[in-house]
Amino acid sequence: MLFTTATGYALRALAGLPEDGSFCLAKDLAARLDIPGPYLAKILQGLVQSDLLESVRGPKGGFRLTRPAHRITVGEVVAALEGPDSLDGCIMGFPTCGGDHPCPLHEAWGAVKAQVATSMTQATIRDLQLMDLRHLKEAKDRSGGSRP
Amino acid sequence: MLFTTATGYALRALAGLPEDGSFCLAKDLAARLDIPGPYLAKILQGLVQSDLLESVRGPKGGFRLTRPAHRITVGEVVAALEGPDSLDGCIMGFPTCGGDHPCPLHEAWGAVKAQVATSMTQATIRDLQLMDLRHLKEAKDRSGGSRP
DNA sequence: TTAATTTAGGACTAATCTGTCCTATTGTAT
DNA sequence: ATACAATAGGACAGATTAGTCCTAAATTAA
Ligand code: SF4
Ligand code: SF4
Repeated sequence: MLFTTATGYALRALAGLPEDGSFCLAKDLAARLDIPGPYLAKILQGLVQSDLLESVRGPKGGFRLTRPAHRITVGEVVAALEGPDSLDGCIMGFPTCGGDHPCPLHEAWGAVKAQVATSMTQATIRDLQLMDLRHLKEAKDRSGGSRP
Repeated sequence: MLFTTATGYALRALAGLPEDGSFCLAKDLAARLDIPGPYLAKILQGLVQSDLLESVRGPKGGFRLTRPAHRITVGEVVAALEGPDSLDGCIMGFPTCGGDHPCPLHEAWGAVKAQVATSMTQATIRDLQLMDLRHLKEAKDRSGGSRP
């Protein structure tokens, strides 16, 4: 997979939050998305630090997006979870890439990198919302909707 | 990074082996490439299992490529280290991707995936050899060539 | 045959990632 | 005020990855 599980959880969570500005409980979100509750809570707290979410404590509290979903790019979320430089350096992990003497693969991998970066900055959470609902619906249909 | 460190080590090691069919000691290779020796040895042994390397024990032994470097693709190495399906499934880690209702990002990510796969099958160890020598030379020049 | 050298293989440790749990702190409702 | 509900935060446990170490087996050289 291209991202870590935590990043995937974050993307799913952001896509799963309501767009109407209402607050959503971490545990509800976790149950709905089938993500380990406490782990998701930690990830959401991190997203608050990254200013992608805001939270209030206590009853009626929860999390909500700080911006509309179509204004949050996948790249921002990835950067928040995996650092802003997760695509920097040699895509194959080689050390000390010399920009002056790139290997024959550098250009091809650079193109891959650029395409990933472009996709990440163009794709928004809004795009994922559509997918997420469909996926969840399918999973629900398959399982009968009850999970002990 | 797109691959694991072990995969990166494997690629570096394969690129660092001589092309003339002579055997190379694991520890020499490790020293030359600045990779932890025992760890590299394990990785090389795994590559023997995957039929990318052959080995002989004892003095005058070591490892060598089973095929010329230009006949070993990066994809083969990645498959040997990370499994043949490392690019399957949702590139963002979402579960239960329905092929019937792909999300708006599916096509873009699929293109990324395809480009990665294509690059991996077209790029060979031979391509990496050129790079590796240059990188090593640069590193050597910078450090003065002595490492205690 | 004996000794030295090197891979093979497994057990072990260290670090990171994933996930859980407990306690504070903050907010709401009574 | 009090009780309750939720996030904040840190300590903790498990799994996977990264890396080390030791012993056995194979090969060469003497
Ligand atoms: S030149 Fe080769 S080794 Fe260096 S970053 Fe580019 S692809 Fe990687
Ligand atoms: S449809 Fe969306 S969620 Fe499913 S695999 Fe494609 S990109 Fe991932």
